[in-house]
Formats: sequence, C-alpha cells, structure tokens
Amino acid sequence: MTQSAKPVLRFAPSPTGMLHIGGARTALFNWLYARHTGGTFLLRIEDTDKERSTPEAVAAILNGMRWMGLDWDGREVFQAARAGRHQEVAQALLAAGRAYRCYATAEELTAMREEQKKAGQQMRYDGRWRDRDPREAPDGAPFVVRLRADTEGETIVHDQVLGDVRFANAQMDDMVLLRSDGSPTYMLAVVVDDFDMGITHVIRGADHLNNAGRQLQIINAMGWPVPVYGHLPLINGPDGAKLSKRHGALAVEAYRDMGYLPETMRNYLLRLGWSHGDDEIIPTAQAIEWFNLESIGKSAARMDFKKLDNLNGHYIRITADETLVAEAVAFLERENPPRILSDKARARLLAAMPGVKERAKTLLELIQGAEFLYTDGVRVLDEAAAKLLGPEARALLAAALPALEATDWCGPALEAAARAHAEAGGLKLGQVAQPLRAALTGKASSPPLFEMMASLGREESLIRLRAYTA
RNA sequence: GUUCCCAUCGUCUAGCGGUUAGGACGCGGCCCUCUCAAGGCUGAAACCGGGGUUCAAUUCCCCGUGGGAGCACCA
Repeated sequence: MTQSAKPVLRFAPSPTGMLHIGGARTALFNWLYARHTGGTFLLRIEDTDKERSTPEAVAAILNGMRWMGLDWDGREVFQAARAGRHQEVAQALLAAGRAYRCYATAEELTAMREEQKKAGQQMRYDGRWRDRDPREAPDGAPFVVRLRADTEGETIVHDQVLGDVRFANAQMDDMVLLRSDGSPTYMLAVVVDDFDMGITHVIRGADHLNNAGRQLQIINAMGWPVPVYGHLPLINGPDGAKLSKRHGALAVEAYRDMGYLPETMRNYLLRLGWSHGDDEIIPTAQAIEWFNLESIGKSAARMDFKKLDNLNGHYIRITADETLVAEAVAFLERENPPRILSDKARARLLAAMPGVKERAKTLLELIQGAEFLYTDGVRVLDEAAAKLLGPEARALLAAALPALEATDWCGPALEAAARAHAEAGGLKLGQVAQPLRAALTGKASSPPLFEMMASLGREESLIRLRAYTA
C-alpha cells in the first residue's frame, strides 16, 4: 500500500479554552482510527479568531493531549499562519465566478434578519449582491467575499456515523469566505487546510454537521476530493442537558487532578459512543486493534462519574505498585504546598500498596486512604475511630499489646498472635482488630490490618498503639 | 421560528424482522471476611406514543412527542 492510500486524520481544536472532555473524545477517536489503520494523525490549531485565541490555550490543549497519551504526527499546524493561502483560494473562486463581492453593511444585514425572524423564516443572507453589478457599490466601500452557492438541488453529506444527511441547497445561503478586512473565515480555512493537509477523514463533533453541508459547497466549487465524514454525537451532562463546567466539561487536567488515570479516560471516553459487543474493559492496545467507524453510536451520551470511578478502580488495581507509588508521589508534589515524601515514607507506601490500591477508585482516594502510611506519629482519631476506642477498647488494646510485641513483626505472625489472644479471651478477632485499626490508622476502615502493621514497621506501630492503651 | 440530528433498564450500551430483549455502572440480597473494598452468586429495572409495511415489528416507513445541534464579517 502506498503512503497516500492510508487515511490522514486530524484533530482541529480552536485555542479559546482548555481541552475538555468532548474535545478529548473527538481527538481520541481520530487518534484511534489513525493508529488502527496505520494512517496519520495531525493536529491543527484553529486560531483564526484573533480575539479569543490565546497561547495559554494552545499550551493547555497540547498538554491535555499529551496527558491523554494521544500523540500526533509531525508538527502542529497553525491555521492563522496560512491566511495567505486561504485568500489565494478565495481569489481563485472569485476569478472563476464561484464567488462574488458583497457590499451589504452590518446594519443592513441585521435589519434583514430582523424581518426574516418576524416573518418566521430561516435567517439567512438573501443574496442581494449575488447578481448585482459591483459598480453600483459606493467607491471604496468595504466588501466581503461570498461563495456563489448552488441554489437548486441538494447537498448530501455521506456521513459514516449518521448515514446520508441531505440539505436542500435552496436552504443554504451564500456564506462569507473573506471578511471585509480580507481575513478568511473558518468555513474557508477548514476546507483549504483539510485539502492541503491531505485529510481523508473528518471525524468531529456533531455540532459541525450543518457546517459539513456548507463546506461541501466550497469543496465542490473548487473541484476537490470530498473527505469521509463522521460526526460524533455530543456528550451531555448527567442531567441530559448540555455539558457544563459543573458537571464535567472540565479540562482534562481537572480529571488528572481528581485522580483519574489516562488509561481510564481513554477507555471511558471510547465506550461513550462506541461499542464492541458486551466488552467494557478495553485497554488502549485492544482499542486500537478493534476501533472502527461503523460501531460509533448515533445518540448523545451522558457523563457518568460512577462508571468512570468503577473503571478507574479497575485500572488502579492492575497498575504496578511501583508505578502507583510514583503517581502518588507526583500527586502529592502537585499539592499546594507540595508534600515531599521521604524514602522511608515511600518504602512504606510501596510495601502496603497491594492492600491500598485494592480499595481506591481514584489516585486522590488512594493518597487519602494511605496517609497513615506516609506520615509519622500518633494518629488523630476521626469520629468513627474514636467510637472504636472507648475505655473498654483501650483496655483490650493494652491487654493485647504484649502478645503482639512478642511476635515476629510480619503480617501472618501478627495475625496469628492477635487471633490467639482473642480466642484466649473468648473474643472474636474483629473485637481486637478494630481498636488496633483505629489506633494505627485513626480510622474505622483501612487496608488489611496486619499487613499494614508490617508495612509500618514495629517501632512506628507500637508508638501509635501505646498512645491509646489508656 | 427554521434547518439538521437523535430516541432500548436511572446511566453507558448489545440487538441489525421471529430473542425468556443480553452485558456494564449504580441500587437491593446472599456468600467471602479483622474493617472497608475487591471478588463470586443473585434480584428489581428498558424497547417514547400513534399509524402503516409484513405471516411477524424493539428492528423498516410516516406522523407526533421529547431531547440536542446549527442558523454571524465566532470557530
């Protein structure tokens, strides 16, 4: 197969904000398809809106992509830098009679729309300069360049996700290609860039579906090849309404800070709108192997944090202990002020990790649940732990201590000692274990007690236990 | 308003004319158990409504209803 026969995909965000969850999914699908087919995945920054585009947003998007593990091929393309080429195409269209100059003023157009709205019609440009002689325009008056779009027949978008979507040409107006200051509009820029970059597949959010019809008109006017389109249903918030900041339209970094793993995000976002039978756990390598355009769903999906949590718990559990320690350390160092773990603290965390990771849904939960491991000294009891350490329990703890002190400081031996002590006193293991747990961790629940005692070490454990023996 | 898209358990979805409508998350119960998880078993839970087409519609068509997106010299 030749290079040119392979698909060329692109992700084309506008740098007006963070990379949010919807954009991340669009990027993921493009990336997966490119990697699945052995094609190319390009990144184009659509920064033609000088007012709203910022370098910070560009950096945020790039960082978000990197965190998500979505690597793009080649250097990113900046759309604004290509304005000259866009104008060239507009001029070609003008020369070919496929575009014309429109001298209508902003006020004029606003008035036109007002009337259309009043009449209950669709608001669109009425083509008032389409066939008018440009010489009728006042000397030196500003003008925009508009496409001379077909007025009859229909434009059909052959969408891989939605099927054929038809637009009556009579419904579409002559869109602006070049603004009065000569700068290209998004509609023109997208088409020209996709063509120049050799894009074969345009996979993007369904909010662009209507644009596809209009862009097709430009493509046809230029006689360029039509890319394969695929419009992805949008992601809604948990309540079905548009995704807002409050319920998940957050920067992907926010998900990182909440303690979600990139692998989780890829798996979750993939399943939001794409399926492979009954499969739920789909690691990225498997996703690349399986991904296709046919299995993308048509309906909008909602963000479900419960499912995200469940999936994240799974990926945390299967992540290597060493990796998790590194993640936790990085997480703590990002805190304000940063918390730096000593070697001893790291060693304890690593030793205890098998038990710790079993019960964390996020990295945040993991570090919170493991705090007793990487901090020293007597515990401050939370409410539930305090209840477990009443006078009676403290006496019990004091009585059990000698038995523990006498054994080897390893999980099985400690457990055996505690069990023997409990049985001798006619108690159940839990009655002895709970006060121990409370004194050791400051909480009523924790990873397996005796393993934790072993991870903590004899000295540190005894300091904590003795503090609550009276 | 207008153009376009969508519609299976609460949520994500499987289904591609004939199924006891399946799985996952969440929820309930049981088991396991030093707590909490995890895990295993198990229960409740869905085809938006109305017309067609067909021997047969969740599935195909139309209408309605509901949700969403677009309608800029924004992208």
